[in-house]
Amino acid sequence: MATSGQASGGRRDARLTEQGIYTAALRLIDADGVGALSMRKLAAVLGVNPMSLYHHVPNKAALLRGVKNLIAAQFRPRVDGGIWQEQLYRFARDFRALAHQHPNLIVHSLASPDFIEPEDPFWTGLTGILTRAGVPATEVAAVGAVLTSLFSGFLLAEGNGTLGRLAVLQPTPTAGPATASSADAGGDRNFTFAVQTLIAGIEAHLPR
Amino acid sequence: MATSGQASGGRRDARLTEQGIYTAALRLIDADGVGALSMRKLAAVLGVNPMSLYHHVPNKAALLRGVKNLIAAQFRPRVDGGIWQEQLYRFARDFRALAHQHPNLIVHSLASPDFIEPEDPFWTGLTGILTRAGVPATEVAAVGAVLTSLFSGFLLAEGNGTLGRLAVLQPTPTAGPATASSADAGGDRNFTFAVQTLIAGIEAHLPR
DNA sequence: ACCTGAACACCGTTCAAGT
DNA sequence: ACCTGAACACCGTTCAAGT
Repeated sequence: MATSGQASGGRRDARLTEQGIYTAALRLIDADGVGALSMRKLAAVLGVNPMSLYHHVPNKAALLRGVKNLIAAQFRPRVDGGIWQEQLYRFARDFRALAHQHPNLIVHSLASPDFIEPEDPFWTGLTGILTRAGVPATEVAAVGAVLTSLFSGFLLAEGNGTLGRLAVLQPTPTAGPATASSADAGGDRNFTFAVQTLIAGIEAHLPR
Repeated sequence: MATSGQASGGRRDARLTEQGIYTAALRLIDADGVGALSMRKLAAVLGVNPMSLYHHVPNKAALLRGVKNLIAAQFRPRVDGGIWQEQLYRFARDFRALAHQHPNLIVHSLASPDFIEPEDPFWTGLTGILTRAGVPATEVAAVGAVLTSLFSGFLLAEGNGTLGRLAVLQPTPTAGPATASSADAGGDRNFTFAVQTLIAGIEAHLPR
């Protein structure tokens, strides 16, 4: 029951709704990727004329933004408890879990501008942790922006497979890549190393 | 038919060349972005029938890959001189300079799989630096993969404007974003902080 | 060997018209 | 107010035919 959006006058199924359009689009994206989403296919899934969508969504870009906001609103980071390093680790883990739930959408969103908005719980949660860590107020935004960009790169590379592909390369080209049996463990190790790197960067940047 | 000269710079002459197709495509991408590139527009620029392109390039995906390889081959990292921290900083700076030369192409490539290939000078250069830094041979690939993903995220966010937008947010919402006069200095500061973070992560990961 | 025209199966979106 | 059909201006790609 996360979203407290509007819920005003929710008709029954028959009527076309902005929310209904977004959730149907999300289902298509989860199944086949953002590239396979089209206004016409979405209309077909909803059993409606393609042009009917334009009475609820101005265009395809707005549609994608709406779907993104639908799941961005689900992110409720827990930023309390423990020292700030633990808070940041938990924060990163929560966000990564969200990315794993909808990898197609997240990979697309991370690669495009305007994914993070200043009002998002993501940004307010992150800047809060940085402030409690002791980052000077004048530098919280810059530090948060850099950390966001770095971590987005990790999630993006993890989501599109680049990370897994490169991480198993053997130093000597004679041997092939390692077996995929330890892929999950390796992925978690990569994640831990990535977050430790970000934490080390913050620590090195704190005023002494 | 006179020309037997095969200097592959098929400009507007007559003969269509794979290289000529790639460079023309790169020009279009630099001007208007990857999204504005189409086989038909590219053919129009080359003064040729759209279908003629398919005799030299199998499809659009291969076209984009060819353009990417065209500029990936230009990256010749200088990995010698100084301690490994200096080598890594120089390496990152060189790669960032390449990204600034063709931002539209790089932003698109960073977001898609297969941008980094194991034979690329990028990967061999990076793994070489990590090895000299003392990263155990069994972990060079994983560490290099994570660092690549993190740094890609930085370049991506820098290229699509997300980084600059978030970095200037003020802690108190009352004040607007800072003036853009110091944008370049801020960008360089962000870059320095990003690379320092990566270095700190490596240092923390080195065997004691 | 290289190039081309016509055609197919798609797109997003506008607009005037229906109810 | 909401929905629709027809139409416009595009796509990538196949195929048979030209030279």
